[in-house]
Order: sequence, then structure tokens, then C-alpha cells
Amino acid sequence: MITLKEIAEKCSVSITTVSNILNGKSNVSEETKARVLQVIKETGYRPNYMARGLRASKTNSVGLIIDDLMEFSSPGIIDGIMSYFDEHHYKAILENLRFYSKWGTKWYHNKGYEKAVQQAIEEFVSIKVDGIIYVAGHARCISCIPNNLNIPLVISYAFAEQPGISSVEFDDMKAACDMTKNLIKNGHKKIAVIAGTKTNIHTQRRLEGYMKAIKESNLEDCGHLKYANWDRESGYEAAKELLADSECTAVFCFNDLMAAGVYDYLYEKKLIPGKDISVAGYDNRTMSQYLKPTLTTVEIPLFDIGRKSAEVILQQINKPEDFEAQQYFVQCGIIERESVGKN
Amino acid sequence: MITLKEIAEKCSVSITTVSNILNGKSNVSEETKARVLQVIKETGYRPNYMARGLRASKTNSVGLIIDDLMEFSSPGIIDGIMSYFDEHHYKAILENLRFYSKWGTKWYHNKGYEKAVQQAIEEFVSIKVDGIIYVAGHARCISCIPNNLNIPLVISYAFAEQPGISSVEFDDMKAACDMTKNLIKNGHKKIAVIAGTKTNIHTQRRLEGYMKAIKESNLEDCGHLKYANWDRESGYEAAKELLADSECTAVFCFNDLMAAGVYDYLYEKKLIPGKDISVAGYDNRTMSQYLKPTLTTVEIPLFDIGRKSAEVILQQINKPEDFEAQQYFVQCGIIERESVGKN
DNA sequence: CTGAAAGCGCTTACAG
DNA sequence: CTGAAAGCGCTTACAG
Repeated sequence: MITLKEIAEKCSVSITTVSNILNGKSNVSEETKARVLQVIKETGYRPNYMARGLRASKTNSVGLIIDDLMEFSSPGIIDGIMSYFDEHHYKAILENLRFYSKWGTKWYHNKGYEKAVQQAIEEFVSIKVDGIIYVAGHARCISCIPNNLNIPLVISYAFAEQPGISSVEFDDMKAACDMTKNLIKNGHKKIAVIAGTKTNIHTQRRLEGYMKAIKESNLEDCGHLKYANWDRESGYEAAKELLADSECTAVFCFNDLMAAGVYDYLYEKKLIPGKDISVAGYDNRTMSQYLKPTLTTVEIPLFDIGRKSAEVILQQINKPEDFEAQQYFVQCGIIERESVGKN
Repeated sequence: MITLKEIAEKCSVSITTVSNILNGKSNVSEETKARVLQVIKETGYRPNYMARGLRASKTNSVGLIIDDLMEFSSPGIIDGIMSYFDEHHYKAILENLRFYSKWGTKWYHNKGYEKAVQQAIEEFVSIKVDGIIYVAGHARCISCIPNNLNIPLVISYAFAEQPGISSVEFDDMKAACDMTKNLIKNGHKKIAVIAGTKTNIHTQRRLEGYMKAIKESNLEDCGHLKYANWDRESGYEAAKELLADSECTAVFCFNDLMAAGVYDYLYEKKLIPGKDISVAGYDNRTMSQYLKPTLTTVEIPLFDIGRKSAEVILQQINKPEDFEAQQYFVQCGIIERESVGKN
């Protein structure tokens, strides 16, 4: 591997000069600059990242802490982050905590997870990343970020308990409100809800959005609400209890998986989604367009959440003087497909 | 950040001694060792990664080059890699090439992609990773790895043209053979095939496996074969042409997406998969269990491919003397669901 | 505009 | 068993 020193020798200048050129300092004559740049190009010289990092304590890398890479939201967010990093020449170092794989769907009830996050942060501090993005597996208030952290950190897909830490989420409440209004616009007045787990923040925000839409449309909440636990089976069970003999003409499921469970129930009853009863989902998972009929759902802007997170962390790294912690919200879209019909 | 030097001062020993203890050298008395370890623990000292890397030119990190993180196979493979790295205290640095996003589904016909891969390799060499894993987006013979590469590299999900580079893939041929035999075991003698694109290696290997099963079962190839391009629409079109008035009782689709297209066609014709005609898929994508009836398919062991790739690269890094390039094949499983019935 | 020198925090022969 | 010293490849005041 060719070094700065060798470049300097080849050009008969000092290593200081070469370093200055590499770092875009203006105090070098055009003539030497051109000559040195030429040699650098010819030799294919690339600066030693470690040496630069050690000396300047700036590594152009940020650590990504991922609750679980296999969670449906993770790859999209990371993709967004990396597309931004690529453009700005930053590298991402991955720490995949694998919480779902290790501890099942209820991992966040296991307080051990907080220690794992803290260890990951420590690890990244030790390897001297310039900043950290914590990509959460689901929305929640995160309280395990050390208070004395002296390195930029932003939370993606969740938010921090303490002030001073930026986060970027999607506008859950607004999207639920929009979807409910979409249902109402289609003539539905009694809309059942299959929510997620009761204490979950997604559930709370979506419920709030639903209520807002009902209220703003001068309707009354029909009270047909069931809490379920986000999976297909629980959606099926909830549908069974909720739709058996209600007068609801539509069901709003707080995720696509539970909507699939509703489909299972309707299928059994020989009822057709979008015709006999309208069904709306949330998440726009890939499977939602393979359901028959296709599922009307809320699209979560994962890529944009990632991009924004990357933008925010690089701003905090490179312009710390302008930094001010904020909670950012990215807007969702409504994907209209076949499962919602006119009433 | 506390340094080695400070630890040494606190313990009144030399930094050499502390370094030796940290690196598990045996030439230190138990007494000093215990004392120093105690202080290290108390202070929460963590070695500076950059300094260690610079001096020892060993970073305990490997670069992951990903064709496209959004490809369905990528997260599972990466998850497997990282689970192994976690156990062995290695870090992964991600380079997401985003080929599908940038250049569409035909990116590998665009020779520019090879340059991007080479740049990514160069970049990783420059930042001094200990090794590189190239996670391909689909199986193929990769010919753009520099010959004079003096850093371990293994290919995951594809293989290298030149000798000397290990790869780990899944046993595509065997799985296709197994699935075909599964169909035959269910009494099907005329099995149509909806293959992928003609020159694709997955297509070739799966076709080979299909033929092998036909031959070993003393059946004759019914000749009902259509090449399609892996997506749902092409599966639909192929089904239309292939199943219109053939005597085939089963269709083997070379991926789940095309199988979904077959479902679309059958749905139109009011035919039921698994009853009127059997359908088999390949990939075990999430959506395959949301199709109705659920799809019988081949499960690709993504996690295991990742684990194995990680194992192979660490072996090559840490025991270069034992290294011998090999092409590894991980076995797939058959997921039997509802879309294949008795004939 | 240019360069000599110190130093980032470690590891590694080497001497004792 | 212990430590002084060189050096990994850079950046950064500082002097000229």
C-alpha cells in the first residue's frame, strides 16, 4: 500500500504539502497542486483511514444500531440511510441486535434489551464513529440513551425520552386519520377497529387519528374496537368477535398482518373484502398486494425516514453549532386498492 | 476517553505490560494482571480501535458489499453473517450498491455494475478491513473480482469465475429435483414448468434438477415449459399460454412471484390451486403463506448461507495457512402447504 | 507558499 | 516478568 510519504518523495515535496492538497487547503500553489494530484492519480494512492482517523479523530463513519434487521421496516430505512451516506461519502457500520430473533416478539418487555443497546453505543464510541443512528424496530419512547453521551445520535422510527436527541418518525396519527376519512368518504359510518397491543405507541397514535377523523366528520364512534397483538391469528380472532353480528360495514386493521387474519375469517364466512365488508390495513407490506382482493393500506415512507435520519445526523456531526434537537415526522401515503368499496 | 497510558500510570506499570495483558500474552504475573484488569474494569477503559488498527493492521472488521439490500434475499443473509460475527467479535461495514434501485431489474446486463463492485472493493481495501464478503443479489458467475486481490474475499449467493475465491450458495439443483419428486410423489406425471429468464443460472440449475427428477422417476418430460421473467405478470402470461388446454396436472414455478401470477390466472378461470391444478413455487417469500390456498414452495436457507459465509471468511482471515478455496452449497428445504394436491 | 516536528494511542521486537 | 523505544500513516500548529 502506497503512503503519503512515498507520494511526497516522488514529487519532491513535504508530506505536509501533500496532506494539505488532499484536504483541500488553499495554501498551495496551483503548480505543485496539479503535479501532486497527477501522481496521486497515477499511483492510485488512497489515504489510510485508520491513520487519518487516529490523528484527526474523525472517521467519516456512523454506527447503525438496528433492533432487528429482519423486522420488515429495517431494510427500507437502512437503504434510505445508505443512499444519503453514499452521496456524502460516509460509511455505515452495522450492529444488528437481533432482538426479535433472540427474545421473540415481546423483547421490549425484557429490560435486558436496554443494556444491549447501551453496550452497542459504548462499542461504537470506542471505535470512534462520528455519530450513531439507532434504527428502532417499532415506535416507542426510548429511555436507555446515556445522558452524558458526547457523540451525535439520532433515533429512527422511535423517539427519545430525554431532550437533546433528535428523532425521525412517520406521522402515524395523521395517516390513521387519513385512512379513516378515506373509509368515511366511501360511505362507511360504522367502522370497526382492530388495534394492536393496547400500550403500544403505534396503537395509541392510530387510535387518536381514527378518533380525530370520526370527530371531524361529525360521526359517532361505534365502539367496535378490539385490541389484538399484530399477528394474523389475532386478527382472525378479533374479526370473529367483532364482526359476528355487528352492523359495521368496514374494519380498519392497524397492520396488514391482522388484516390478513380478517381475510381468513371472511373467507371462511364466504364474505368478500371490499364487497361485503371493507377492510383497510396499515404498513403496505409486500404481502398486502398478494391478498385477494388486494388490500388498501397505509404506506410507511421507510426510505424517506432513513434519508432524513442520515441528513439529520450528518448535520449534527458537521455543523454542531447549528444543532438543535428536533422530533421530525415524515408523511405517509394511502395506497388505495380493492379491499375498500362504496357503502 | 481514557487511554492505555493512563491505565499504566494508575497501576504504576508500563504501557507494554498493560498492552500485553489486554492481548492475552502469557508473560505477565498473575498478581499484576489481576490488578490491571481491575483498574480496566473500574475505569471502563476500551482500546482505541483506530490506534490498534493502524499499528497492527488488523481491524476486526469485514466489509459487506451488497448488490441491493432491498432484494428479498439480502437481509436474511446479512442477519446470518452478523450473528456469526457477533459471536466472534467482528464488525461489519456495509456498502449497499443499490443496483436494483439504480438500474432496474436488468442491472447485471449493465457492465457498469462491475466497476461499482471494484470501487467498493478498493474502498474497503483502503479502509483496511480484514476481509470482504460480497453478497450477490442473484446467482451468477462473477468475473469482476481483481486477480491480484491480497485480502480474503468470499462470495455469498453466487460464485467467482477465477479459482482461489470461496463462495457459498444454496443447492438449487437439488432443491428443484426434490420439489419435482414431491410433485411426482403426489401422483403428477405431466408437470408444466414456468422458468425464469433463459440465461439465468437459477433457471438453468432448477431446470437441471427438474429433468433429473423426471428421469430418475422414469417419466417423460412433457415439454410444457415457458421462460418468464420472474415477476407476477410474466407468471400470469405464462400460465395463460401453458395451461389453456394442456393435460398438465401441476405447474412448477421457479419463484413465488410467478406462482402468484399463476394464482391470478387460475382465479380468473375459477380454478383452485391444489385442487384443480397443483402449483409449486420457489423462494418461500413471506407472501407465499398469504396466498390462498397457501403455496407449497422451496425454502432458501438465507440465514445459513450468511453464517457459512461468515465462518469461511473468518477462517481465511485467521488461519490463512489452512485456506483452500471452495464452493460451498447449503441445502434447501421443501415447505409443504396447500397448493399441491394428490392427482 | 512550503516544510520540520510533534503527536494521535496503540503494538512489537528487543533488552534486561 | 517488566519496560524503554520505535513506529504505524496521517494531521496540525508553527516557523520561515
